[in-house]
Amino acid sequence: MQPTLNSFKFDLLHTDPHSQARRGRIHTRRGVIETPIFMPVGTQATVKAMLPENLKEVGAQIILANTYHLFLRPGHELVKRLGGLHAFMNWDKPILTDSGGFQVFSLGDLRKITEEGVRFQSHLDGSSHVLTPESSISVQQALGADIIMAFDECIPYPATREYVQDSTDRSSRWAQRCKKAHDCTDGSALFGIVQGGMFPDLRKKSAEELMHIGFDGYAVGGLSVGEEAALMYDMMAQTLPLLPKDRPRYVMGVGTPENLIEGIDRGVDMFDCVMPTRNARNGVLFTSFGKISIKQARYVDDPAPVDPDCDCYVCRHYSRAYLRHLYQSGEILSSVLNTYHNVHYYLKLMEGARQAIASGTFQDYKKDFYRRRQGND
RNA sequence: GGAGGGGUUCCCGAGUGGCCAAAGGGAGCAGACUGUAAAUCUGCCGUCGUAGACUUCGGAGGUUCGAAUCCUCCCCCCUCCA
Repeated sequence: MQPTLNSFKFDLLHTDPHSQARRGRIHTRRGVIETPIFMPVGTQATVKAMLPENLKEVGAQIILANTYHLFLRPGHELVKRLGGLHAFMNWDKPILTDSGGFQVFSLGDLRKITEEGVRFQSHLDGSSHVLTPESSISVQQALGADIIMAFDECIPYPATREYVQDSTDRSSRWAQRCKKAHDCTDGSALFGIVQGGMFPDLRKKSAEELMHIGFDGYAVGGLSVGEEAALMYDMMAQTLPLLPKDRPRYVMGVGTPENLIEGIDRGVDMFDCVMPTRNARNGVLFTSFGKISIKQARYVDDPAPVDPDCDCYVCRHYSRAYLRHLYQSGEILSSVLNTYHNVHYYLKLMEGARQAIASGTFQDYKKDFYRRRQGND
C-alpha cells in the first residue's frame, strides 16, 4: 500500500445533545476509522489468539502495537526490512503504536527515568536499553505506525503533587521533542498525551502545553492506574472539554465496558485496553448482562451460549459447558474462542454507541446498557 | 518358599518420637486482572468453627508424658532369587 501524504483528518459528524458524546470519522493513510472506537491491543504484533481476518470479522478498524516490545524483539529494523509492521503481521488497516510510556510505569524497578529518556532493563534478558522521545518516534516510524504516540511517563497513583508536576512537565518537554523528531511526510499522525495525575489544574496545564505544540490528536494518559472509577470519570470530564473539538480524543488503557460508556458520555473518541483479550485468556467473558467467569462449576453442563443475545461465531456454535471444558483442559482453543467473543462484544458495544449518537438516542442506549446488567457485575 | 522395598489427607509424593492437620506438586473451588514482564497471579483446599476443639497417615494391639514416625501380629502391593 502506498501511503498518501498528510492525509490525517478528523470529521466530527454528530454530537449528543444531552452529553459530550461524539460520533466522528478519522481519516488515516490506511483508511477510515469510525468513532467512538475501541482498539484491540496487539502488543507484540499480534492480538493474542486472534487471526487478523477474525479481527476484521468482528469489526476491528485499528489495533495497537508496542514500541518497547517490538524494539526489544524482533527489533524495529528487522520489521522495517520485512516491509513494516503491516506486512509483517498481515494487517492492512491502521495501527497505533504506544510509545513505551506505559512501560515506564509498569516495569517498575526495571527502569530509570532521566531528562534524556528512560533506561530499561529488558524483561527478556536483563540487557540495558534506552528509549528517548527521539528514539521512540524513530522506532514507531520504522515500524510503520499510522498513529504514533508521544513518549511520556504514565504516572502511578497515588502520587504526590510535586512528583506529578515534575513528571508532567518532563512529559511536556518530551512531547516537544517528539513533535520535532516526527517526520510527518510519510503521512503518519502524532498524538500528544495529557498527563497531570489526579490534579485538575495540572491536567489543564498539560493540555494547554500540548495544544501549544500542536498534535494530530490528543490522548489522556495516566488513568485507570488504580484510582476509583468516579475519580477517573471526573478527570475525563475535566480534561476532555479543554481539548480541540476538531481532533480525536483518546483515553489510553481504558477500560471496562462501563468505563467505555461513561467515557463516550464525556467525549472520548478512542479507547484501548487489554481487558477483553487478557480476561478472555483468564476465563472471564463479557456479556450484555455483565461478565461471567466461564471457569465456574455452575457452567459444567450448561448448554446455553455465553450470551443468548450475542450473534458472534462463538455464541452461535458453542455452549458454556464446552467453553468451560476447554478452559479447564487448558486447551488453546479456549483462548481463541474466548478472545473472539470478548473482542466482538467490545466492538459491538462501540458500534451500538455510534449508531445511538448518530440517531440522537445515546442516553437511551446508556440506560439500556445499565438496565440489562442490573444485579450483575 | 527365600531376600528386599513399600502402603501418608482426592491423586502423586515428602515426612522416621513432640516445632504435624502433616512439605511440595497436581486436581478441585473461589477471586483478581484497565496505553500486556500475564494462556498470569492470589486465596481456600480433614470436620465444625473467632479463638479453639475434634477425627486422620493399611488394620489391630503395645511402648511412651507424647506415635505418621518405635515394637508385635495381621492384610495388601512391588522387585529379585528359587
